[in-house]
Formats: sequence, structure tokens, C-alpha cells
Amino acid sequence: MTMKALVPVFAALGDETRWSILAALGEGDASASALAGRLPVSRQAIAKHLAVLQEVGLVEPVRVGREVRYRVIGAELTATARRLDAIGAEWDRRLTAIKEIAEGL
Amino acid sequence: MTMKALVPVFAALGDETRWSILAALGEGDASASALAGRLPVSRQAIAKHLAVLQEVGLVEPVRVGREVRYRVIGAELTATARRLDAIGAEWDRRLTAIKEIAEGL
DNA sequence: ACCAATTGCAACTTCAGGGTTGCACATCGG
DNA sequence: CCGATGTGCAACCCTGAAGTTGCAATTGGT
Repeated sequence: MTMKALVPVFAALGDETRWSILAALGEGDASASALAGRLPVSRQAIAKHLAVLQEVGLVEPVRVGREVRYRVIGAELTATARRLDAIGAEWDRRLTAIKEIAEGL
Repeated sequence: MTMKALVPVFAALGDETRWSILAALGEGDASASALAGRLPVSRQAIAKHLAVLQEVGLVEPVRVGREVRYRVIGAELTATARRLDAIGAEWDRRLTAIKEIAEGL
């Protein structure tokens, strides 16, 4: 299991542009430059977003020749979903699993 | 179904302080003033956070006399988790498809 | 009626995040 | 070898989010 901080993952997912990037990557792996061609932002902006996404494990870089393509890691999304679901479930049972997360794990 | 924008929900969940608030609310409904007593931020700051959380449907206000208590809506967390899981699963499906093609299955 | 607690509103400060541009460095192809 | 393509790094704006303080308005309890 990745078991990272979780909150940064949500922060990463809380940006429209990053979802655009994830969506574009859904059509196949792509480099920052390639993505800059499809999206209305500069390559450098995309590079920063990719760095953020990589930081939280949502995306993975793959060197292909002189370019760096990125691949989405769907498993990380599902893992995050599982944890979120667990928290929601615990809440309904009046338990406080969230406390641990809020207190920095 | 709530079916709100989803991205704002993640944005709301991408803040440590708001998780602290959610955690505190996990111990029982509470007002902004009461929360300000437990957390290291001002009441007004908490009020803003509660407004954000309410905006995305994660929390619900309940008037009790002259105070306004807030209650966590666990169902919204679960719903968000479901949607996130669906997205992640979709990605895995694509990757699996690609993998099979690449491996000549 | 009065006092204290609570909320609401507004102005203000601070700073990190998202965006840009510019340039230097690598690397592939002809 | 040289030009084109792609990446990395750095400096720089600029808006918005998170936090603060102060004060007016509401409402409960005694």
C-alpha cells in the first residue's frame, strides 16, 4: 500500500487543470509538451502540475528517448477512494477514524 | 443524489484545518465558537471553513437556540468515494486493455 | 430589563499556488 | 555536425485562500 498523507492527494485532486491533465492522460501516456498542445496552458505550468501529481503518486514518469511521458496510476485513485469510503462508513457508525488522519497519522 | 461538482469537494478536503474541524465534529455536533475553543485558530477562520464545507455538502448547520451547531454528513464522503472509485476503476480497465493488447492475449 | 454569550459582517494582511516568460542544457534525426 | 525538439531551472506577476482583528447585531438566561 502507498499509505501516503491523503490530504495532499485531495489537494492535488482539487484543481480543474489537473483533472484536465488526468483526462488527457486517460487517452494515453503523454509528455508535458504534448499536453501543452492540447490544453490552454503553458508547458511549464503543466510540468508543475505533473510534479504535484507525481508527488502524491497519482502519476508516474516514463522516459522515452529524450522525452518524459506520464502515465496515470488508477490504483492510487481507487486506494484513495477506499480510504475515503472507510472514513464515511465509520462516521455513520459514530466512530472517529478521521481523528487519526487529522492528527497527522 | 447530490451530484455536485466533485472537484470543489476535493478542494475542500485538501486542507488540514478542515480535517481538524471534521475530526472535532466527529466527537459530536458543535458550534463555531465551541470549535474555536479546541482548535488553534480563530472563530471566524473556523466559520469560513464551515461555510466551505457546507457549500460542498460535507456539513450541515443546525440552529440550537442562539447558536448554530454543525453536523458532519458522512454520506457525502461515501458518495464522493464511490465516484472516485468508479473513475479509478475505469482507468485500471483501460490499462488492463492496453496491457492485454501489448502482451498479445 | 440587563448582561453575557454567540453569531454575522467587513476590512485588512500574508503568503502559497497557478500562471507566465526567458534562457540554458540535453538529445534525437538527417 | 547542426538544427530542431524537449526538458529543466529560475525569476517574476497576481489572484485567491487562510488567517487575523474589530465591531455591530442578535438572542438566552436570570
